Amino acid sequence: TAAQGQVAAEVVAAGAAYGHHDALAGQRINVEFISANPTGPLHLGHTRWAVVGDAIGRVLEAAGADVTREFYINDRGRQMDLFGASIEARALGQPVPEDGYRGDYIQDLADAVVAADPGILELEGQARTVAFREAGYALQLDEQRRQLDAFQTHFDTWFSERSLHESNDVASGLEKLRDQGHLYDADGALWMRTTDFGDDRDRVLIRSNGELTYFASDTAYYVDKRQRGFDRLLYLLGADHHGYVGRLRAMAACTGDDPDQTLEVLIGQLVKVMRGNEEVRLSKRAGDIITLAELVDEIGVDALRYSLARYPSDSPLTLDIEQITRASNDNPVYYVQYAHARTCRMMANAADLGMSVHKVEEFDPALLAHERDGALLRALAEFPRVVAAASELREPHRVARYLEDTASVFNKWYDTKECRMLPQGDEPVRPVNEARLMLVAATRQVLVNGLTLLGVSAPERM
RNA sequence: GCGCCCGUAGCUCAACGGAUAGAGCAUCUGACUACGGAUCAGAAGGUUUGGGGUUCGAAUCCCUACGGGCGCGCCA
Repeated sequence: TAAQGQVAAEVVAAGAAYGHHDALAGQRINVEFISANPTGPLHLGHTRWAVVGDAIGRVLEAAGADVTREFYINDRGRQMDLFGASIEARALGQPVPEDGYRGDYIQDLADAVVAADPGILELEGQARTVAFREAGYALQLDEQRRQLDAFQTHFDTWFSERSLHESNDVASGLEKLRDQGHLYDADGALWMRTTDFGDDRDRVLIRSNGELTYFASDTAYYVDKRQRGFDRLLYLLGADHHGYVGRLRAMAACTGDDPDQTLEVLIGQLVKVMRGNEEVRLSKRAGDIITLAELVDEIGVDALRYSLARYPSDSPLTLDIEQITRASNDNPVYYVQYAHARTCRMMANAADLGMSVHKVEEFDPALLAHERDGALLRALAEFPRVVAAASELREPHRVARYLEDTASVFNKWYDTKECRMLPQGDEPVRPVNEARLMLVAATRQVLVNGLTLLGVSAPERM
């Protein structure tokens, strides 16, 4: 019908905004999707959250939200000290500490630190260990930034756990909790009565030896984010941290918030990686980890991002490296990208014949009357609903599945002789050709918009 | 022991309680005088782990058994 055909013109008119809506307009949302020690390369687990968190951020923005993507740097505590001591030991040619870091990259860091500052070897005792720790920290954090940058994942805020303690955030966070009446002393430690809000047990904030727990940092971090004006805080946590959800929610309640309104924890299952029939085991101790950088090298940014984005993150996932790197058409990302490249070639061919969508003011939607025209138009009209569902449910994989369906419908349409867009041979350009050009332009726009939501590129040629 | 997640085609996975449970890969058969074949048309492949229940209707919700993953610190 003519009304259905009109969709093509609407998509082209809306352009990059097609699919966007304003359900979350005015909401300030913080998405914290990587929390990592700056003590080593980012690995497979971080890689899944990098993709999914980034895509969730984009989808929420498409819903009108004001989104801040945040990286939490766990730059405090015992792991950092072990990291420093490990680099120091390598630099001095001594055995690394019992629980220290053993990967080859530690030696590289040691070499780099000494090369940049030979005088560091003149230091002694604790001062030297701290110097190695700080120098290694700077280099490793930089490396993480570079890896994520190359992976097309960008953060608005890199938040240092240390900064919570250097400012008086922790103190003021605890003060807020004290005002709410949920703190108490017992056995020489300071506790939060999280059991008031459904947690299994109360949690320690300050240990009897005076040291602050990680949970204390997290509490202060939560209060800090709320004070920065965020209405809603999203946390992406790995399945190995699901036990943390109860205390996070209880902690939010202890600050006087309603966790149902302010806090949302998305638990992602772990990724298993296969190389053929062999599982690649993750063992940080042995230094045998799959890093983000290695995955990008081996698989490529687009294929890796897409492979991780097309599955719901609450289901376990098995990636076969051989399969997604082997034949290019084994991976749906190329199917979608190919369909997009094809629309670009068709539009270029049309331009060569003097056709252009800008010229088609006399576009007649009723000319798109073939059954395959209808199927494609229906698919394009579906896009806004898919984006809405993806943002409401925090499930960007719906966008990927939709793109595959739409690319398929487009390819079928393309293959239909009755729907041929270009005039053949010496035929003149007729209105029906330009109407179909409008349909192709609309398809291209939807594919671009969808791929953009997933952080995957839309090449014009392949 | 307690808690969370999961079990769908040979493999990897979809399916907001709603039509005959769908894709891709692998297997088999077709279409290359191609607006780009990284495509299209078709075949085959299922008791949705087993059992019970709720419902007009269940892969989806509840109970249970089995199988797999993860978590239960004054660790981070």
